[in-house]
Amino acid sequence: MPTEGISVASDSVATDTPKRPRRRRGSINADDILDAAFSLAAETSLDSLTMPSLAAHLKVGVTSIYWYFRSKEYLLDAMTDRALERYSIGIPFISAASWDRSLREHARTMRRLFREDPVLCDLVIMRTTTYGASSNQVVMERFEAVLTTLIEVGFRPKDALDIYFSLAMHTRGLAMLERRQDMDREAGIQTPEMVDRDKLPTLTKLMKQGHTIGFVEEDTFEYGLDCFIEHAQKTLQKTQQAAITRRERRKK
Amino acid sequence: MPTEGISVASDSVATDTPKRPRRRRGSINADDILDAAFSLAAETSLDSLTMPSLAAHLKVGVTSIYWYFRSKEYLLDAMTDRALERYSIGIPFISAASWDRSLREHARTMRRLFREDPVLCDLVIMRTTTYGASSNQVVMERFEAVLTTLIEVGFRPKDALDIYFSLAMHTRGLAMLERRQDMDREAGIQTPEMVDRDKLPTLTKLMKQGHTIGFVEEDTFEYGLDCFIEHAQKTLQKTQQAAITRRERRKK
DNA sequence: ACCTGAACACCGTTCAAGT
DNA sequence: ACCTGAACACCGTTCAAGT
Repeated sequence: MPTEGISVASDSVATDTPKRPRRRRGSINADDILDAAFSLAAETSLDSLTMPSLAAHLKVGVTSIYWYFRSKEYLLDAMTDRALERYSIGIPFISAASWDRSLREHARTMRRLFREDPVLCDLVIMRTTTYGASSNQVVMERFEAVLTTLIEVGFRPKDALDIYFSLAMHTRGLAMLERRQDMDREAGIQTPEMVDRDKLPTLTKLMKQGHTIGFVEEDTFEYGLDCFIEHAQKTLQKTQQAAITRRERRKK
Repeated sequence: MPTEGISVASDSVATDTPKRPRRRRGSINADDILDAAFSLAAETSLDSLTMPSLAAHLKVGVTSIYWYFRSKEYLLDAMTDRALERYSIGIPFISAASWDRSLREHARTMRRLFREDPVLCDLVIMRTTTYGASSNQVVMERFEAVLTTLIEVGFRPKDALDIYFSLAMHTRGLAMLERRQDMDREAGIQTPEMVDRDKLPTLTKLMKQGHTIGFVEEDTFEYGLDCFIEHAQKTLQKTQQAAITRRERRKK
């Protein structure tokens, strides 16, 4: 009496589909699923992460995932949350002593982390609306720390908010653009030819000089940083000057 | 001999599906399809524009669309092209006399057009990589005109590129964020509560003062414009000063 | 409590026709 | 030359079971 015969319908005939055995209870959990989702997305891309492919990667029935995440959206939310947290931790704090230099370094690190990890990029940039409106405690605490330092340096709260928001958006916007470019390049799409070069003398000339029209150049990121940081420095000077004037007027 | 009986299988029984009659040849064309696609997307959203829904809107068989656009991607490309062209035309040129003021107005119009038209926003921001790398002649000519004017004003070509690129990205990045916020709001998602307010004293205080942490405020856009335009003004001064110095040195 | 396959609605696309 | 339905592969999700 062969006990192997218990299984449902895999009879004597050559089973072309190897018929994965049923997993025992507790053999998967939410964290395993997230791990698998990240590793699979890293292998291919976030776009090609589907519930069936994830299930196959995990060697689980597709529907099993639904016991841990009620929909794909919830799964992606959980992935975003994890990605956002690890990303935040990797970004340095601001020092009050040299706020401008360290704010620059802060932004550069943000940029580097995005560029290094396409999945992070897709999750954070394509899915989250804003930098600060996260329900993630770690992200908020980092944000809080930066703002507090800037205010401590002497910025008015509103200015600190504007500065940080602009910087973050510049970084994210650029990362998004570069991510798209990479994707296009992978897909084999090349720069479209200009239809009528005769009408575009300036652009044609610039391209001959080696400029990649419409594409992100290496120093574009730093250019934006310059704009924001220099403006911030000027704002700080004004604010401090105003404070001094106010104090002196009170003396009299 | 009833000639009506020719049709395939719509017999005597109450046809619950009204069985749209076959369209005659030449009754649709690429432009009609694009019109319908835009009107349908405007009614709902670009995301919910599917080939079946578009066909129904046009009262055509789904596969008929494929005679004019070989895939949905090609259809979206055509839509993007049209949207981009109309959008470009709506944006004012730069005047050399008051380049800073008109560059500001230029960016403000870009922003307004995006905000007014969610479909344009989704097509242009979510689908195109960069501002200048378009194969669209009109878009390129506008870009050319702005650059030419800035160079005429006295900017070095590279500076003109950086300025315009930064400005465009700021505008697009903000438009994207605001678009997402609107979508979230429509979907009934509210600002997530901060998990542990005790650890976020600065943020809590700012929120009490009416700041919407992490969300775009009305003047954020103008703040970025200030940064970029002021930086540009300074750059121009330096460039012109350098040119004067060079000329005077040559005199001696 | 956890895992599963069958089944459903829906989408993009192909193909072999009809007119 | 243009329009069409049947059919396919694939996806996200539900449900009624299995263990």
